[in-house]
Amino acid sequence: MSTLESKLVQIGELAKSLGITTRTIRYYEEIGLMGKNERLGGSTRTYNTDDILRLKFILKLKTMGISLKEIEQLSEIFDINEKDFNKITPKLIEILDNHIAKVDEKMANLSSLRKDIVEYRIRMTEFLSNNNQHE
Amino acid sequence: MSTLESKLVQIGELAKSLGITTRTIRYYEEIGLMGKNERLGGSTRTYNTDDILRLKFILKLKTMGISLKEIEQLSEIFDINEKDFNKITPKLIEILDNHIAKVDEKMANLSSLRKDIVEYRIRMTEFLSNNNQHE
DNA sequence: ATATAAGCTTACGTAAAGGTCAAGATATTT
DNA sequence: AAATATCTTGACCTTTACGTAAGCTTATAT
Repeated sequence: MSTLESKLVQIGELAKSLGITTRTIRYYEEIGLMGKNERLGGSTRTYNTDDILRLKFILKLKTMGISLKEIEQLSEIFDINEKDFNKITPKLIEILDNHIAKVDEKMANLSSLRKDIVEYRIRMTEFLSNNNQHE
Repeated sequence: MSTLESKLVQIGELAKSLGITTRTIRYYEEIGLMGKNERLGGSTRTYNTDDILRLKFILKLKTMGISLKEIEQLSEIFDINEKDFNKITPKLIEILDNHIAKVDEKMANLSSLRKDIVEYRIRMTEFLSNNNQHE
């Protein structure tokens, strides 16, 4: 299907162009994140534009703090339903929203903690100038 | 100093009251997060209110996504300079601000990604109804 | 007296995401 | 032909934050 005209790249070139190592790419294949692709002469991995898009997508999700396991869930849907993006995007958006919520929570905690710290410092300073008991 | 009137608790009770395991507490001691404390009869660990405050503090930082290693940096300052909270809070606030910045970045990435996804979906839908080339 | 509970240390196991090294096959350059 | 560069698989190493089991001591309950 896309085997005819799409230019194929090998693992080293691909890795370099994406700023990752070949090990990473092989690892993703190992855990089923990158579907089995064509091998040049039966041994050398080659990647077409679809493969590359998929890898870029994985990397992008990764930078968002989404774990490889979560990405795998999406990949499953990719594999089962390669052509129906209307089915994959809702799941994707669900995962993303989930993550956004988590991050929101962390943010809230962080800023609340920052407040605490400032108060803490004030109390401690007072405590030190007073000398003694707490709690 | 605080050995006289502060009520001492043992590791099991403390763990239960904080919803963690004894292993966790021993581990924190192992990596130097909880300074060596008093042992009842030379063997059984006992914790006073200071120790408990410290542990709670560690746990709070942890829920913020701050690694034990980072917390350790704070502990070092705690140990070196137990009494000067004016020295520790700046470092603490620095670490916190650092984290807040990271989280802010993730948030920005996430919402930007969410946008991308929506656009992606639109493009994919168009692509599918058109049938063919991309890139 | 004996069972149960809690504590102790030592030490190996685990998951995640690769890093690193070994040993071979191929391919290209000199 | 020999050296250099890439590719392959396989397998062990690393870090983080504990879990878990083994084997032993001490304290309380029956």
